[in-house]
Amino acid sequence: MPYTQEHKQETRERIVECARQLFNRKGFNGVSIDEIMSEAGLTRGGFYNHFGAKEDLFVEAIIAYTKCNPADRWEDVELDFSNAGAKLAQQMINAYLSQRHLDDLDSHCPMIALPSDVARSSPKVKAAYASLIEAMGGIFEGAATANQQSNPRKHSLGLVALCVGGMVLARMLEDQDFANEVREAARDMALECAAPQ
Amino acid sequence: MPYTQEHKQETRERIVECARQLFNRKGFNGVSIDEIMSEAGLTRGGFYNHFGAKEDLFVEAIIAYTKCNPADRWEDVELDFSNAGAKLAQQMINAYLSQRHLDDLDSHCPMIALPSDVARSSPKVKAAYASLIEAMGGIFEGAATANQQSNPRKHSLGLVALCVGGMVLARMLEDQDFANEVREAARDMALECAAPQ
DNA sequence: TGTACATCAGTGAACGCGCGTTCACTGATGTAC
DNA sequence: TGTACATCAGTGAACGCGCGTTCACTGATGTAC
Repeated sequence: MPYTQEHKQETRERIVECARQLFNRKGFNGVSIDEIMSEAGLTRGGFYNHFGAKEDLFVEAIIAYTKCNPADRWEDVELDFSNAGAKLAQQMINAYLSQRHLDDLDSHCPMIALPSDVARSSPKVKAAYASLIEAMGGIFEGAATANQQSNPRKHSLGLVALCVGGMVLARMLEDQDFANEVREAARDMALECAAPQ
Repeated sequence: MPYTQEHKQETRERIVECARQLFNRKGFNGVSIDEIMSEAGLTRGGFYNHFGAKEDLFVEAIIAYTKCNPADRWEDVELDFSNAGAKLAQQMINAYLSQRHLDDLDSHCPMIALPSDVARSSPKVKAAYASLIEAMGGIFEGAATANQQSNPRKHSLGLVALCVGGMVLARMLEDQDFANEVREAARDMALECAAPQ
């Protein structure tokens, strides 16, 4: 057996990681397989040793994002999971709707980067996104429960919508001042909604 | 002068209208010029009598949406513009975050249909979107002012983010029940935020 | 009123490019002896 | 330890298709006489 299993696995992971960043930055159609493979230090042809089709890689790239711990995503924001109450929700909101997160084109949440790509994609891709929503909602839901919200799940999904919506709009805007205004408006409304009753 | 000015103008408008619907449904890359022209009862080649490039048409299509009266968009919802207070905001929220609006793939708000297409598009396209946000925010702002919100503009932009976010997420989801759950969560949170103090 | 003409909206074939995918081949590496 | 071999990750040329764009041409229509 030439080349170890690990070797192949590492290469595959490198491709997925490059793809994740490039898709995030440029969208599904905006990136070619050539580009992804070059970025990973490989050539076009080898792609199909690892994946069946471009869309398979798209699914993997989103799943790769889903898998990493939320705390890894916004490094300098200390999410305190020991605190299941309003504090955690606030930290999450501040991190998600931060300037830093907005500017991090390579690694910001794919719900911000790829909303319409996903809306028109395969069920597999959509399923990966659904679990992203669930994951983010889960964090808010824990906080809302501790907070004695009357309907924690509903409340948490509303917050997810507000966070994602604020960032999606901000990314659309050319005018940075307007973008930040929208981002901060969404952030402050979310903080208000998440505040203890 | 063969063919009247009106003739050309009508043809042009027909192309824009077909394009608006098709882009909304399938995204910028998902629609070919061929497809748009066929839909308008014409052939490929004539396109460049009317537009310089595909992206020019994209801009026009978004502007076409911007121009039409909000009341036209959600026909059976009676937006009452004589009432500048909380009632109007509530009507708007109920209409925007309605099942009907979500299902109207041809004509629902392009902020829902095309978020990432626009985020990676030209400044002209982005400018058209910015005015959509301003327009929608303006309606909420009037309501918030009448409502004596402390910061009407900020409050209104938060509501826009929540409305758009709820619909963007709902459109991503395969599972209709989950989609509706998210849509309703966003709607109810928006209604609560927009309620008189 | 009728006819010749000029204009230009519309046609459809063709071009060229990018890109997803395929495929025959290469060569680095682990294994067997 | 050294050598022949087998495997398969990786290479890069080629294919085929779709699509944006161009262009020479057509023919419907308004105008001039």
